[in-house]
Amino acid sequence: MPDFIYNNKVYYNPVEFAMDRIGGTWKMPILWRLRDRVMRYNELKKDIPHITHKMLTTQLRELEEEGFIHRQVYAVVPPKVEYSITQRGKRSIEIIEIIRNYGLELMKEFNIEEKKRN
Amino acid sequence: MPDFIYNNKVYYNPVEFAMDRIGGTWKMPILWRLRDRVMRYNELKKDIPHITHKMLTTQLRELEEEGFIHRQVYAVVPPKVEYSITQRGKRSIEIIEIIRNYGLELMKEFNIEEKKRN
DNA sequence: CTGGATCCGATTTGATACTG
DNA sequence: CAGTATCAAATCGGATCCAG
Repeated sequence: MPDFIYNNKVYYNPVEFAMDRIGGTWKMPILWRLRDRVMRYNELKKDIPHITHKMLTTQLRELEEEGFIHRQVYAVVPPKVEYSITQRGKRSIEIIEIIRNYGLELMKEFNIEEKKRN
Repeated sequence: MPDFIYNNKVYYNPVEFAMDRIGGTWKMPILWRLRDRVMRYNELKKDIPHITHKMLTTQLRELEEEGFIHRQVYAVVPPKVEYSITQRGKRSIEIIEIIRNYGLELMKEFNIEEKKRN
């Protein structure tokens, strides 16, 4: 007896629905970077460590389709595409900040040592 | 945000770390149900729709190992095992409530009807 | 520069059988 | 009652190639 369906997927509770919208490995890092500025595809690509081409494009597509970010295409050669955050996306930032701070809190409890990048 | 490692897995940010601790499809529903009462394995199994035996056991194991819940075994026949929330788990409930409310908010925006369960 | 499409291995999950 | 073990199915993600 499902709770509700969205996009051909069955959800059992609101938490699951929220996390499918802004969860996963990459959506929050993307939204976080767009929180106060407009960025082009390659800027995001360079700024988010380890994300692959495929994951960045698919995640951007989903975030756009669900109204968290806006995609502005400029008819120039070579192509120029700018991504910016929407009102809905800004609201999600509040939640992301809370989760992020909680993550930092947990990291302390777990005595996580940071590993330096090369 | 530098990378770090926990349990042989590389993390790129605190959000990802937090969601690996209490995220996924089932951990929040489990924690949520234990927020104000002690429950036995079969109680949880019956109360969480669609969760499989395997997923419930593995998720309970992980939550226990990471200190979010406590597992109390009684040496009786047939076996009796009670799960309860810990201090760390209680803290997570605050975060879960925020995400849950945000989920409800999003559901309204997406015109999804909430059913009476959960 | 941006991004779609495809192949394919890795990871996750479900179904089922078995146990003290 | 509360698990473990095992195998197969489904899903996910990375690498690669093609295109306007």
